[in-house]
Amino acid sequence: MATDSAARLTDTGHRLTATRRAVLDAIARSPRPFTIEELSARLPDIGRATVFRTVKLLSELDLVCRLPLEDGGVRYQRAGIGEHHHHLICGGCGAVAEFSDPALDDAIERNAVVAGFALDGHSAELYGRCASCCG
Amino acid sequence: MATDSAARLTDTGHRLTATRRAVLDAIARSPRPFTIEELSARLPDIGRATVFRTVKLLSELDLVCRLPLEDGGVRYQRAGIGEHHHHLICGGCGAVAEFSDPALDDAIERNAVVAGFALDGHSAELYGRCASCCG
DNA sequence: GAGACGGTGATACCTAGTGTCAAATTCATG
DNA sequence: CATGAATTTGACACTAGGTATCACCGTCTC
Repeated sequence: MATDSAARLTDTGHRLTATRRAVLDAIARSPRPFTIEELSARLPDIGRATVFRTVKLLSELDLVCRLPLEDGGVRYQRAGIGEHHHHLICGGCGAVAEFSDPALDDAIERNAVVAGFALDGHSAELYGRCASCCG
Repeated sequence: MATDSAARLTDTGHRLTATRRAVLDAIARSPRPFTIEELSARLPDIGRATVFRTVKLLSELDLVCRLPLEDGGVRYQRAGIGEHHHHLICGGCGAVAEFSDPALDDAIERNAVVAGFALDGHSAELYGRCASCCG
């Protein structure tokens, strides 16, 4: 990821600094969704505010996804699918599956139309137990 | 609402105190989705923690809906539809439309099945502009 | 290499919400 | 109506997640 993400950053007019490289790297090494505090702890030389800023930037560039959890917490994960997608979040192990489904997006769009809304975005998170957690 | 909600509270084994009545009343008078701070400001004799606790209780009883906004903020609104539903939130005036759609819920369920997840909940908020805000 | 601009760290602050605990209220019972 | 156990409340401290400010530093362009 580091390489693609680096390109994505510079392509969008952002600078590829040593700090951002380090954050990108730490994210690439995260096997599971992480919190900012966890990420920050692994990057002791980088300020907390900078970690927040960098993750926010990466999520605006769709390189990282923000995952609102069922309990109100928030985790982040590097994006697998580049385009628009949704998440299935396992309450057992914290695993996250990404999926995209035109039928789901259509249903959402249809409801907006019925209500006379011009849709400009939506969020949809699914909470449950993954195959290995519900055995 | 105050009457039904009062019944709902006692039916579920909670006490109907003067404080809760006051909160219920203030909510009933809210023409638009409100924040806890706003509600709390209108109830100067009731502690902030109590307002949080009461609204949380009401939302567990499906009397109030929690609305996560696009910008990360949160508002609450008294629930119109009693059952499971979703929200369309207008970014212009803050109006909220409720809807429920089996097709949307089916699409969600289907994706969970495909991914091998046992679904136990989901959230879906739609953001856009209502008819009067988008002209 | 100079200057402009973007990026960074420290710090303070903010919003939303929870934990604790003693005091007050409520409800069921006598 | 009095009593007492259980629930509720308020005050307060605290947490998580995130933003604003601002002086300083690094990077890019010329």
